[in-house]
Amino acid sequence: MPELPEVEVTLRGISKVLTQATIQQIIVSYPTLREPISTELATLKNLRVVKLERRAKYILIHTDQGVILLHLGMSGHLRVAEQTEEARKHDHVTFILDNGFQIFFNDARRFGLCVWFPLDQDPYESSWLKKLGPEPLTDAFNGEILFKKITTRKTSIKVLLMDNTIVVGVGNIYASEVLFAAGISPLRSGNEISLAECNKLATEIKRILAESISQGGTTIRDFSGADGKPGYFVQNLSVYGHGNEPCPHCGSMIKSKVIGGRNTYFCEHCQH
DNA sequence: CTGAGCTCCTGGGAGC
DNA sequence: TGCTCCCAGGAGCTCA
Repeated sequence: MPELPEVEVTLRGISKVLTQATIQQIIVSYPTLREPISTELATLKNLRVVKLERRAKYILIHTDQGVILLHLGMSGHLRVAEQTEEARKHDHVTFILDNGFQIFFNDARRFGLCVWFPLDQDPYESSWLKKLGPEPLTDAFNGEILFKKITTRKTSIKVLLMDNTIVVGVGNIYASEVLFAAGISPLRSGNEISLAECNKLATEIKRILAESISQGGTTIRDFSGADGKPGYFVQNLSVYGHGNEPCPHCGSMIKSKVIGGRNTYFCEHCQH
């Protein structure tokens, strides 16, 4: 499932067909994801796409009539196809474009989101976007900001990195990878992390997310970009999914442990 | 407010 | 080949 790089790759994929396009019609095939799919979507006609945007792991399609807010959840993906192609299992929403293409929103586990905001409603004021922390790849995020937000917290640093009120876009895979790259144990609590270590963490978050985007994201199980191609960053994962294999730095065995309810991978020798 | 744990849902892979 | 069990990239909710 997508973390920030996978969402960014998806956005770039759909922008190839959506920029300058008009969405003629939207077919809603399954009414309920995490929230019900906005039923108004099925009644709309000829939405001219004005701007495409990513905020955290959300995709916003701005049109002349309002905004479509998408979230891919754990298993969602968007697929660009010719209009002759039939919908597949779990294609819950279909966007029919005026240029011969269509986009399927497929989400087997239905943890995703597809919500309509007419022009008089601001999606940024919605509960989904309002409380989000800074974007990691912008100047709005740095080590000092991270330090301020976590220095009073007793929660483990791994869980804090995944808290999207602190910084958005870091999910379970990249939390393990970032901590490994920074040499910091996922078990330490926020109030034990120094400013210098926060600077290191912020640097590694930016570096790893940007590298992953450039390689098409990480495909573990079922992620693929809008063109159906998998991401190749999985080859660059140092620890995630490599439990009981040798650490790429020191050769000692990589540990896995459930932290914050999810499996976490780290090297006890390299991370302190 | 904080932290810990549970929950939504389906499918793929491992193990028998 | 087929069954059962466990696990999965998110994030909101409840409870102490």
